[in-house]
Amino acid sequence: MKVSVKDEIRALGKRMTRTRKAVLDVLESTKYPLSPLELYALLQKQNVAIDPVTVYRNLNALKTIGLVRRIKLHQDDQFRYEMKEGREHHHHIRCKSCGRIEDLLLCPLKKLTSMIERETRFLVGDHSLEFSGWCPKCQ
Amino acid sequence: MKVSVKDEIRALGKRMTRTRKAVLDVLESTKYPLSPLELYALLQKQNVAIDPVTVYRNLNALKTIGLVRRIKLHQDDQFRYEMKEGREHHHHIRCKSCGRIEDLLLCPLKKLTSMIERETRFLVGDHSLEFSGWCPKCQ
DNA sequence: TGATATTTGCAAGTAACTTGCACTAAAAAA
DNA sequence: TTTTTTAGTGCAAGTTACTTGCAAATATCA
Repeated sequence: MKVSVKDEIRALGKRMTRTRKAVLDVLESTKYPLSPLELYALLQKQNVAIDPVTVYRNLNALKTIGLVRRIKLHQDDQFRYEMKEGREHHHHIRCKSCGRIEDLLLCPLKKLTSMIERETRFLVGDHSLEFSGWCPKCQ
Repeated sequence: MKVSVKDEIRALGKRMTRTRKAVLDVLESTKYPLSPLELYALLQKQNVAIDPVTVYRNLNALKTIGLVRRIKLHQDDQFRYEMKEGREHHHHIRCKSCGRIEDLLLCPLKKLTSMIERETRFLVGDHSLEFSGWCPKCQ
C-alpha cells in the first residue's frame, strides 16, 4: 500500500487501522473486483483477525472517500469492489463456468450515447456493459 | 391473454390458475420489466387475492417454461420480469431520478463481440448493456 | 500521557427471495 | 358428474447479502 493512501485517508478524518490496512492491501494486490465476503475469506487465509461486518464497513468507507469503486455485475447477487487508482472507465467479462472476471480495456459506447439520447430523449449519465462467456480454461 | 398461452402452459404440465392468469395479464399489459413486488402491488390494486410468495413462484415457473424473461438491471437489488413473446434481444435505459425504464431497440454489440473474443480469448455467450440517466420529465 | 472521536465486534435488524408443509383446486380418469 | 391425482397456494420459517445499534477498543492529537 502506498504511503500517500494513509495520508489521503487521514486528510479525510479517517484513521488507518490494522484492519483497514489489511483490506486495502488485499484490494491492491487483486486484479479483479472482490465481493466483501471473498475479501473476508482472503483475510482469513492470511490469519487477519477481522469481523465480516468490519470488511463491509471498511469497503463502504473507502468507497465514500473515493479510493475504491463499487460495482454490481449482471446476475450477481453481491457488490464487488476494486481500487480506483489509475484505472480508467472500463467494463468486465466473466466466465460463466468458473466465475473468473477480467477487465475489458475498450469502451465503444461514446458514439452510441448520443444516438440513444436522440432516440429516447433521455439525458444519458452512465452505462454498464458486461460480457459473459467461457474463459480459455473452461472452453 | 392469448388463448394459446393457456395451451402452452398445459402442454408443459402446468395449470392455468386464477392467480397465474392474473400474473400473466399484468405482465402482458405492462411495457417495462416488473419486479415481483411491483407486480404484487399492481395485483393488490386490482383486488386480486394473492400471496407475494405465489407471485415469486409463478414468475419462476413462467421463466422456466420460457414465457417470461428474467433480468437484473445494474445496481438494482431485485430481479425484473418481462414477457418474452415477440420481443427481440434488447437493452434498457433507466431514469436515475424516477426509475422509469424503457426498452432500447438497437444492439450495437455484434461486431464488438468478435473483437473481445480475439482480445480476451474468452468465448462470448452473452452480454448485458444498460444506460441510465434522466428521462424527459426529470431533466 | 490523556482526551476524544473513529473503528471494531457482536447481536440484531432488513430486504428480496426460497423452502417446507398442510391445504386447495385444476385437470384427468372413472 | 364425481372421483382421483398432482400442481399450485398461503402461511411460517429459512437464507443470503448487507446494515444498524451499542458498548468496548484503539488511532490520533493536544
